[in-house]
Amino acid sequence: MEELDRRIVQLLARDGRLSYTDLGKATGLSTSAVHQRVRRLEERGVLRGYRAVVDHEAAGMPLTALISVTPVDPAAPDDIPDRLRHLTEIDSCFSVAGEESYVLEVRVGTPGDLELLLARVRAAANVTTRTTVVLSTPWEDRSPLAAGESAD
Amino acid sequence: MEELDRRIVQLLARDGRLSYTDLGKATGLSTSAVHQRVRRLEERGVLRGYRAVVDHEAAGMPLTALISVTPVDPAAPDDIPDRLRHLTEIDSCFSVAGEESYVLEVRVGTPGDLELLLARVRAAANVTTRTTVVLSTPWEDRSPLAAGESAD
DNA sequence: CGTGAAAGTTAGAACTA
DNA sequence: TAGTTCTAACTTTCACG
Repeated sequence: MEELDRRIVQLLARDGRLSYTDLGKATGLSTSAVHQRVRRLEERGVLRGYRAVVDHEAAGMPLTALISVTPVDPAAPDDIPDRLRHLTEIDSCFSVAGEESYVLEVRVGTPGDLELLLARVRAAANVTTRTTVVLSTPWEDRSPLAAGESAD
Repeated sequence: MEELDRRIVQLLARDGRLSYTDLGKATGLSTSAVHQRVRRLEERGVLRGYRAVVDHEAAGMPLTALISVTPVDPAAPDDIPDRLRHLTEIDSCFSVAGEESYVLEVRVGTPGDLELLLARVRAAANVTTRTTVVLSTPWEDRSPLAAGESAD
């Protein structure tokens, strides 16, 4: 990926609503040159979409937790993600190397909701859980491509 | 938060580039009524911004890991997030309840980059680390407000 | 990659319930 | 306070050089 593309991706990661006009000014390209590059980045799958960043507290989901998940029956076929996908409180699902099989990042309203969610996770996927409650989030979802130098 | 606002937030969380015209069609409001509500949601901090979703693999940062962090000196004042903020590979930083003090979600290019990053984390914050490598990500960053109904 | 024009979108003023 | 319509300015999109 070129330097210019990297810069465009970085700018859009920080502000997904930047107009092509502004992106052009920031990169020194014309509006349609930027437009073309953005379309190519979208087609290539580098830019996978655009999202509003929601404040979970303001939106009534103030409690975040990380749930580590271990299958009860290690011999059973592992379709755990499929069994959990309908639980909309699960923000992210990571398959991990380590003692446990998966780590879930979940968002709920109250401790009571968390308790209910844990029960549903265990029932849906036949797993045991180990839960780490998040007390505060100094920061989150920072631009992943933040640097253009140290990656490779 | 009202039902209409919830719907708007949900739609924008899924597609942050929806036009007010389309949001209006989806909610049954006029363009400028939606516009007004979105501005209010932005002012109230419910909508904190807009981001492009970057494919980390395509962007050259294919390795994700979760790093649990414990201070070496529990008596020292805890300014760990401040000491780590400059490390751009750290996507999110959670302060957690449990054996460890923080969990970091990081994104790097190679195992070698991860090794380097761990050294920098330990040096910058005077901490020990326990690292869990992410093997795959069945899904990530799903709309947090996903339901307006089934949460409780 | 740039230009320019048509179609579509945003922002805000004036007005209404 | 929350909504509508109207309109000017801006943005996106696309054919062409």
